[in-house]
Amino acid sequence: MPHDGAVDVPWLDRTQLAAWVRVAALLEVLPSTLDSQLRRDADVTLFEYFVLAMLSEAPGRGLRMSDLAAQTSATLPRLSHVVKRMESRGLVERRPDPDDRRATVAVLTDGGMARIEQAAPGHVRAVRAHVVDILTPEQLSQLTAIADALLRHLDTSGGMAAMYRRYDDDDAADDADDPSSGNDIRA
Amino acid sequence: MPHDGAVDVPWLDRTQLAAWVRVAALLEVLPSTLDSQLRRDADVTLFEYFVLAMLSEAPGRGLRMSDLAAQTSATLPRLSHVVKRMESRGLVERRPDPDDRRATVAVLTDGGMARIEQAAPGHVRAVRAHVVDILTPEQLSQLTAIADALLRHLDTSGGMAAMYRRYDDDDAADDADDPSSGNDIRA
DNA sequence: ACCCATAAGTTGTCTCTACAACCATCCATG
DNA sequence: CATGGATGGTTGTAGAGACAACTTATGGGT
Repeated sequence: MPHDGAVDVPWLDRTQLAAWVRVAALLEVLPSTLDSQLRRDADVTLFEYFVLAMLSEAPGRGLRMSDLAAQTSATLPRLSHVVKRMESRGLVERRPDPDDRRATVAVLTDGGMARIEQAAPGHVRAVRAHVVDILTPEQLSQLTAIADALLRHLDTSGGMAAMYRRYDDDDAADDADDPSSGNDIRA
Repeated sequence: MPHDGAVDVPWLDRTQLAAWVRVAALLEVLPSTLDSQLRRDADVTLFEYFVLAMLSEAPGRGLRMSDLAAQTSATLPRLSHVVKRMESRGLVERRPDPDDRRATVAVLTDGGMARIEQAAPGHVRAVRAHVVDILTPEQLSQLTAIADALLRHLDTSGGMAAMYRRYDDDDAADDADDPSSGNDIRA
């Protein structure tokens, strides 16, 4: 534990506990549900799907590893391993960045593009079936606000904020502490 | 699906996409955040914490594997592996169920009890810091309702439905949105 | 009493993730 | 124009999850 000793711990009350228990269960169940759907239908994991999705929308179908990591909420080591596997399956290519020889650019191949186009309908259907269509429009917008608040707080280091913020309706989002100036907000 | 027998391309509109992208990011970030906090502080994963929590509140500090699996939203194979590892670390014990010789009862050891008591304060602090205290009370109750709706749907449509069929002493097969459900984390 | 379908767990294997150590490059400064 | 610190990525390894195959036990039907 970080610090302090026998200080009174702020326990959760019933209401808070009810919320947390459900959220925790959801964190456990939802990813694996979507994961296995994608795996069966298109032989990609949910995370790989996001990698494909981000690349498919990037200019030139390519992104530097660190930008891609930020947009997919992943650590760089994890992304590196994943991209390597995806490369061996012909979904992406890695090439050195001419501008910065430390950097690597991951580029979507035609096969990768075909794969996400094949995977998308089923995935969207699953997201609808398990999430979007279950909630009322009002609940959906509540959920957006809630997730947004949580993410903003978790993102002390910033960076991945750009990923979801570009999917905003009209710009309802302006975060002053966004240091990701090197990122792309074009779209 | 809901209405409009459109089997074609049920794409998400901007609002829905905004919600889903945030939820997906949250699904990626929150578990690993809480996981690594628990690991550093008490050398248990989030999932193991839940196992300990469920057992610590069970009568006799023990539960059958399938009941434990249901309460932790896990599959039986996964739970079996986890419990085996936890047993090797002295946190739980496994003993055959005298009533049903197919069944195994996982029982919390004194060491396991000590471990969760050691882990709880830091974990609760983390849950507060990253989730509960970030949201308004109103948002928290909205979140409860939302998660509840999603879980109810996932449970009945998911593959683990079979595993929930068996509730012996506690027929809460349908505990709906009752916030005072018997599901407690140690808190 | 005997089958056979089903339930409860376990195990094996392969994939994926986390963490830390590591190498290479860039760049600001003297 | 060397050099120390930061930045961008990769890799090794060990731990954790997914899935399928398997074992043992239960229970209902005939």
